[in-house]
Amino acid sequence: MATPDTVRRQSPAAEAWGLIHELFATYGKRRFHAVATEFELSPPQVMALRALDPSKPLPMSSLAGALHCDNSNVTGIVDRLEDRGLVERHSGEHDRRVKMLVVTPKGAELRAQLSAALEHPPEPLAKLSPEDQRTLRDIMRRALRP
Amino acid sequence: MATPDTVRRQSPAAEAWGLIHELFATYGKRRFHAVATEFELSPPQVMALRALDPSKPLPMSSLAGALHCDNSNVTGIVDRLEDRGLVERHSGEHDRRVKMLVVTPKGAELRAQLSAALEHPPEPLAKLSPEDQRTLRDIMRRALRP
DNA sequence: TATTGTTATACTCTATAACTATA
DNA sequence: TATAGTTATAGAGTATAACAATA
Repeated sequence: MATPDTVRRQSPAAEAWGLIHELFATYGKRRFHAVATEFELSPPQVMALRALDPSKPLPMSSLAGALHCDNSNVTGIVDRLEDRGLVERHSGEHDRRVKMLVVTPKGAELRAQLSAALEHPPEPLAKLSPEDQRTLRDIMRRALRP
Repeated sequence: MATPDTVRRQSPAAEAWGLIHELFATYGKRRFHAVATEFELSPPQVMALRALDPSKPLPMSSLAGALHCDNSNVTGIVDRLEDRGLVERHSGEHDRRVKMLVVTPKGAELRAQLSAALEHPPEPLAKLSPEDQRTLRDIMRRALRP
């Protein structure tokens, strides 16, 4: 990515956000793509599998919400996951229009492998001092788990 | 996104990385998409425009590297940016195989607007205490600007 | 012979709108 | 009438391979 064009004063939060963006663009995106390729999944398929909870079936529309996309997109993504035996569509019990997505045992295992592969922090974080790592974790917890 | 399936002990850096991932998936991705739509650009087109430096022409192949994709993909992305008058292809001076990408004044202005729109930190960061914001910024600087 | 960028191909993703089957 | 999911369609992104021009 190019150097910021405006080297003017930014708020600390804005600068931190920019750096997080950079970390993600440089390391997160590449790693995500590499892992998806390794398991022969497309990035949206990986996001879908990660958004599903193996212990709690989810309606198609909720998955669409989690992926920030239209219901119609989810049809194709789930089709391909179902073709590979990773998820199944079960008719809803209360409302027969709804289809609940169930992660198969095979899907749950693959999902765990994905999580393990994506969990390792990228080099810039791994090289921080243990104290910085703990502080970073604590601040991120306060931000997202207030 | 579903709750982490393995609620086991993680290293602080791994947990921080997971939280950063979550922040990005929940806020960054949506914001990015909204800004792209606002300016009638696709996400890859926004990434391309942001990867270009208005003051320093870049070869097509370098842009492909910055976007982590194949050269052949860049052809189409740049075609569409060029159709909108945001960038131009200039033949390289030293090696006539190379095409240098130049951001037009119109492209530079749009690029600045994109940056401004994407700069504002999402709510979870904005709501941190000023001290936490500074600490977060300092740690991210140490991680990425050692 | 190797490299830059383009073209060709096939597949996936995305948004929109029209459709179905339920409610 | 309204909603969940599908289908149809068009445009865009992606990887691979083959190609032209240049080195």
